[in-house]
Amino acid sequence: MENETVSKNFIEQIIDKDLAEGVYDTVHTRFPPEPNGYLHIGHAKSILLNYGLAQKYHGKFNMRFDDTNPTKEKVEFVESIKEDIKWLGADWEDRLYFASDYFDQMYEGALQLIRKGKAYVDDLNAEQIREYRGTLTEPGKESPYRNRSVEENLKLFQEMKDGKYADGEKVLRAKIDMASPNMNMRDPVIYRVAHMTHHNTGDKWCIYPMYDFAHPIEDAIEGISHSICTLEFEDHRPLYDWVVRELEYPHPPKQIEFAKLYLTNVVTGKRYIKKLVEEGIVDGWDDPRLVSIAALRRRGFTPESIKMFVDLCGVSKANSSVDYAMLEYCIREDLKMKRPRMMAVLDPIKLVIDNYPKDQIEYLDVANNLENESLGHRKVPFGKELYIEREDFMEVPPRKYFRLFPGNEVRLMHAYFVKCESFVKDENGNVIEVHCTYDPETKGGNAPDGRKVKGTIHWVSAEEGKTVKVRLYENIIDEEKGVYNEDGSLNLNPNSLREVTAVVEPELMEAKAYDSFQFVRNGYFCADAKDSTEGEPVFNRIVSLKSSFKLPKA
RNA sequence: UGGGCUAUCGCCAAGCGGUAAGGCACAGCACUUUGACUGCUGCAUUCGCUGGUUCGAAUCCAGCUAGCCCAGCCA
Repeated sequence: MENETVSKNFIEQIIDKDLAEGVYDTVHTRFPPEPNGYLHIGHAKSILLNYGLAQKYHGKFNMRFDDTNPTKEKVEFVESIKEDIKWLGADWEDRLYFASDYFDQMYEGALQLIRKGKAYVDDLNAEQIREYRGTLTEPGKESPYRNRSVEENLKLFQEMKDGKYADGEKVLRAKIDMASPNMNMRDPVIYRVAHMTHHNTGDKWCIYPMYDFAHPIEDAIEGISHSICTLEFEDHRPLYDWVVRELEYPHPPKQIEFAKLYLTNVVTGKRYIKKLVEEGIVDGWDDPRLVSIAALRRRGFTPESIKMFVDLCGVSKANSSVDYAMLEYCIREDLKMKRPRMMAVLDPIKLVIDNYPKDQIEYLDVANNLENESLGHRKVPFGKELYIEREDFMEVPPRKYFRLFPGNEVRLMHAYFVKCESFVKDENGNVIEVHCTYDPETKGGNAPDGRKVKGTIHWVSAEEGKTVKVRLYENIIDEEKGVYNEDGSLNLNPNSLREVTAVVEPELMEAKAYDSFQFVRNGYFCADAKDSTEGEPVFNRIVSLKSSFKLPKA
């Protein structure tokens, strides 16, 4: 029942060791996104990992925007990111920081490097720098400006800061090793000129630090112990260590890398999502078919289910792609005991109870969740005419079909036993109405004489039931054919969105945005937060229920 | 012979020299006021490959193979 992982992941093992050896006294982590887009399920792993570690070790967790490149960042992203992280439940308390708040200290750090002869102003342009850098197999060569005097570098860097140079005219570079087999160590650029208004610092600066220089400083200033990032930064670790060493931070943070979370059959690439949004294939970055945090929320996923998911996925350094079924398992698992099971008919056909009084309506007492009494009870209207699922009646039943067919008796869930007597077809031969008789003695769904029925079906009163729009979402990627076509375009699933008009219990009209329910035999649904209006909810299907009954092929 | 990293069931993932955890998925049975849920059962003689060390190797060593990352004044 419990999925507690007994063993510790590799990061916890590193932390245990650091703590035991006294390398750090406490654990201090952070989540440092650049505010250049919306968060998705992959970020959730990092957020929950960092926050979870801080909690587990009674340490601290910081929220920090890594906003060192004004060309890509926007305030609206800052707001959406904060909202998503709060929703996930990661609490940064009063520690909300911006890398841009440290620009003064970073500038000082750059000065310090220049004075130590560890950084220089380079006049080479971008293209020349690339040429001088060499290739993966050939060493680079040193810039002619590499050996300027400290004084000259100081003066030039000051002028860069003062706006004397145009974008790209000069850069500050760390003086390390142009022959290093690690490209990141071939005198990386650490400051560039960019005459641009920054969302936080406005026009105060026209030079901005590069990630490799800024990030270790941000971590060190905040007293981060373990700076957790993804695998592609492994090659940057020597540079990270170089920066904190040259700047002589007393208790330098340690960078640890883990593998990103990939999910099968979902679109995560920003350029693809952007295209889907622009072409109107999805209705925005929070379209329920996407896996942004906002989309998952809108689809009905709970923070708990996402926490469970990332916990189940584990943390390692092996690139992998987690089966989408695991995500579905988590939301089913989270919701099944804590949300009501409501009756809704997605593909209605009329059921008439011939021996039920014509204008009578009774309000049956129904448990919200048979397995969780604490969810209480509700009243559900019942009458002579009901709607049942089209698939719950068959004129000629296959073997092992337990539902309604001529002569068979089934239970209407929470109501009465009914026996199918006849049915009506339209001119095309389609069944449009099923007739039955009910046994008044079986109210509540049990027969006093002890007789059993094999099948139980759900229903909604034809008179009192309400019609609502229900959207049945599937993955936007065609699972059969894979994610991409041969030409590199996405393989879209034509059935990723189907909309049906369903008949539901009147109580469901009260559903508020993000309220989730189990629709008996039809899966888990959530009231849409964008399109629902007061008294007129629209439901999104989160995930379908597993159904082991398959009609035998003819 | 550029550097770095990774490789354990269809998918994640434990394992850290003592003889392959767990979850998802899947299959079967039982139970059931829906065939869901729940419960039980099954599911790697084998750890990318080949050698070596050892009484003993997924774990140590050597060599190979495959995949991912790096040549932004992005993060």
